[in-house]
Amino acid sequence: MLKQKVDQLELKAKLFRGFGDVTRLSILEAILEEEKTVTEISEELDHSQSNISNHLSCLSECGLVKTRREGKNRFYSLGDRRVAKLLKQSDDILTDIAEGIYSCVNYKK
Amino acid sequence: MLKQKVDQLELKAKLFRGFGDVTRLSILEAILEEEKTVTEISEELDHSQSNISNHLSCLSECGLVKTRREGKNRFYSLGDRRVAKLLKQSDDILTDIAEGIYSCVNYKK
DNA sequence: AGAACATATCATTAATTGATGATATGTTAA
DNA sequence: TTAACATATCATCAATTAATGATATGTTCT
Repeated sequence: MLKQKVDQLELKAKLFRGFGDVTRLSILEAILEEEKTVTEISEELDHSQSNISNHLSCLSECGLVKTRREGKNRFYSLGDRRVAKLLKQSDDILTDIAEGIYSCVNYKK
Repeated sequence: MLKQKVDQLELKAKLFRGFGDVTRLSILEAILEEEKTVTEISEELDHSQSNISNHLSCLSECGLVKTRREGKNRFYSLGDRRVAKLLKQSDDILTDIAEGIYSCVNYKK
């Protein structure tokens, strides 16, 4: 395979791994409608501040969320409306193949 | 969060992790147009037979690919046209946010 | 039945990733 | 400037995942 092609695939894999974690998906859902601060998100999801912050910086670096500072706070929101769209479409697929995924043994959770 | 909601998110995370690996993405691309055998795929991608077979059984369990037997061979193809669609859409997103993902440090590859 | 081929499975190891707690940085208000 | 708050970063540890080699299963052909 061409190196360029491999690079492209690695990018794509990274993109999907951004979505491939329950905590990150929860974060994305939490800010789907409205921007929120780190503290709000970590309280809502009941995870530690540092955990959420780490995931957010991951999502942020990858362009999946954007942030804006206001006073002491940092508000996070979706970086691109297509992120929401992609999430939505995965729902549709899930509806049909949920059973299979549920029983998929290759990933614990 | 509701337990049901969490389950839903775990399914979704699993789905995305199915796509979140270069080898699996390569496999999906390799069979995007036409069904192929395990041997064909492993030669094309230059990975061991067992590695490809393992990934295929993962993809298969999750309903992302389907298989049909013909003699000694097993032909694999995409399990759902929406899988292709999802891959296609990730391309569009990537076009815009590739820079960010490229420099994203949270995943090695 | 036995040989050759195609694929699947399994155990082990190596690499990657997520969570946590401690600490650092930056901001506001007294 | 100091205290209080909000967020980020870092090191460490635990858990998860991918790759490999060896072996097992299943199929075809002679």
